Amino acid sequence: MTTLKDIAAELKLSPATVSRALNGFPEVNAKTRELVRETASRLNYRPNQFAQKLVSGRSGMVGLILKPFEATNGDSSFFQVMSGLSRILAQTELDLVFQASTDDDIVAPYRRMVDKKMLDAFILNGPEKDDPRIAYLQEQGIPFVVHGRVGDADYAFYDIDNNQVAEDAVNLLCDLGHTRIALINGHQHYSFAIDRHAGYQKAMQQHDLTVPESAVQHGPQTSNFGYTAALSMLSGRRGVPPTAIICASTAIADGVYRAAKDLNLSIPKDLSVVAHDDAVPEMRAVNFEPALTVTRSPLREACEPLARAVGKLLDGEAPENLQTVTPAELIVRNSTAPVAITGIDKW
Amino acid sequence: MTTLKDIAAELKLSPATVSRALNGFPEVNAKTRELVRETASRLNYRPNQFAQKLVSGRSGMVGLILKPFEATNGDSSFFQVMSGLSRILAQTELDLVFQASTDDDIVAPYRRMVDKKMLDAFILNGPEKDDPRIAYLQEQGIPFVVHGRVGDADYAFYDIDNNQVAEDAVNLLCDLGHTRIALINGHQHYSFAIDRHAGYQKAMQQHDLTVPESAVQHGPQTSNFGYTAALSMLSGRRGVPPTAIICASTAIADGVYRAAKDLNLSIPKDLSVVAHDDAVPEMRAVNFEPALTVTRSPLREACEPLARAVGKLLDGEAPENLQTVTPAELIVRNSTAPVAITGIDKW
DNA sequence: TGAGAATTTCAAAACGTTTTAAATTTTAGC
DNA sequence: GCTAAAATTTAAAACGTTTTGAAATTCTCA
Repeated sequence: MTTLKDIAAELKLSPATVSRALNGFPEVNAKTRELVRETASRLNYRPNQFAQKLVSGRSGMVGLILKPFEATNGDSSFFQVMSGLSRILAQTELDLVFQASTDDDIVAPYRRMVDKKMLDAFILNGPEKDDPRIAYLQEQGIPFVVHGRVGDADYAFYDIDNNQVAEDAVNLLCDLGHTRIALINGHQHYSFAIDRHAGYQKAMQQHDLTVPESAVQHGPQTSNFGYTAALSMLSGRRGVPPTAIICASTAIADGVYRAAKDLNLSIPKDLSVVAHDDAVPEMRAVNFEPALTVTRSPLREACEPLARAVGKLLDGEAPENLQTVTPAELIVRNSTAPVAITGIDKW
Repeated sequence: MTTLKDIAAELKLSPATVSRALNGFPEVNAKTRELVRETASRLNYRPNQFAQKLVSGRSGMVGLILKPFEATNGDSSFFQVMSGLSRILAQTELDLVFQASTDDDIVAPYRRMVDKKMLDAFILNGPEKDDPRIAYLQEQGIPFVVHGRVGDADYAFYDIDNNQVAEDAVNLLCDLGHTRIALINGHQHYSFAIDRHAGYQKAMQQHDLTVPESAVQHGPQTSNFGYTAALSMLSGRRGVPPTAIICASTAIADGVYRAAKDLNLSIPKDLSVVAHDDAVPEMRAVNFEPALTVTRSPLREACEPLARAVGKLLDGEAPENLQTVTPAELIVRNSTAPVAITGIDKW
């Protein structure tokens, strides 16, 4: 455990100069700097984090607090993002402190961390309407970045254009002649689901299509939910079935495929399917049979903007200047086709 | 940001006394202590973590470094464990620092963290034979606890009795008259898979049953792998099919069920299935149709022993005294039945 | 009442950095 | 060769705790 003083003693310099030399201050002689660097690496010097943090007042740590499993998507999306984040943050010597929140008090872990003054910033995910975590952090004046957003956000965020996602899907299906287009969406307290629902409604309206209540279902992003939701729609139990279904995720689409199979409906002949694709590895749209048409925006691409936003926030950038909305890419594959003539028209 | 000095000034005491009072040292007057506590809470005092850490030399942080997604199980097990860990560690004021390792150099993130001297201990998962991470940490003398173990481990670990798991499954099936028992296992570089394979071989031998090469397959813990593995076994393409299959996880069992269905085999009439059940929420053994017979040991139960072991390690307990092996519970449901008489006997 | 012990408090040092303000050395201009 | 300016280095203070060793206070009991 060599310290700054050891190096200073070795070279008969003051700790101040050594500190400056290592931290790249301009006012230190080039020769001295070289000498210091050399000795530091020879003595295998590593600065003491905590001494640095004590004097700088910054912790170099970012908090990521996730909701308990039951509330997450059930897919591995959070892990994708976490891994990417930790990697990118590490490049700027930031570390990721993880905590899981409990059901009862979603703000508690934030309070705990804020009280300990241990974190420079937070990264939030899955924002909800009137999210108490956001309110708390704003009130405390702690920097944070949100993955997702709610409405007209006045904080830093990275989000995909969920309105556009739904509109693109509807437009594609309409262009193929579909008029009865259903939506199997995520839980309706999530902002992404709200936005997609809004985009869907808007696009449907623009195409002069009515949307019966049975055409939209909200639920968890699982294959099973996709299956039961699709089954209830396609069986005709809840009115005239749709000719196309838009899914919130590939997992839901998987369930829709199973339901179609069980009902002897062929995709895309009898039913067109479009899903949003987060590009998580366990359920690849290209491997669907037939290959799945998607709006695609890989979750892992959120890592870099999120991490960068954290960095800029810590450098004093205003949250308002750190708001990113990314479009999704529409990839047409084989699960969508022109509507079959059935005699039954619009809803 | 009130400091210790502020409280001292307020009460006309020395910082030393205030520090002692708050940290419960015995030599401080009861009245004084009360007064100090009161003022501290009135002034909303929170000790500065980094000052404490600087002087104590301990960071109060534990590192959890996970392999990249592709190498993990694909299920949410790591998240289960992480969440539980962070919660329990928090009870003793320990925080969990997360990092994802990259493929190329699995030890790199450990080195980084050790160099930064930022962590008091590590928690490792998915140990492999001659795991370089373990070698590195032992060489550096950093405390660590492993979830799982390899062979005769000389470090702290928590593991389930994977030999027993496989033996129990084989024994059950043998008692039902099965003789052609196959194993669809996890990746063979994982210690749990090695142990289960060993237990399986041992039990088969004890029952005087031969094991053809085609009876064992190793692969990822996914439904798809279960499906293809089971299909290849049950189709007869690779020799006489088994009458029972032991699965490394419920996800694999799900694939086996699908394969059986596609081959028009009925469970348990034509095929018995036993799986190991980690009790992750997304694929519940009771919800299988028919309900799945399992050896069960909830992953989340690993959190507490792991966290406690970390605590004890930091208190100076020897790693050799912190080795826990837990048995799994055998739960017989409806996916296992006496073997049907087929005319073909042993392998 | 006073000696000695026990209890309680304190001043100062320590942890390992960074930063401020001042001091020293070097350079440049004449 | 002198002076002013520029470049480089330094001593000391600061960050907010804990700990050490000593000092002050209170108690006990003869």
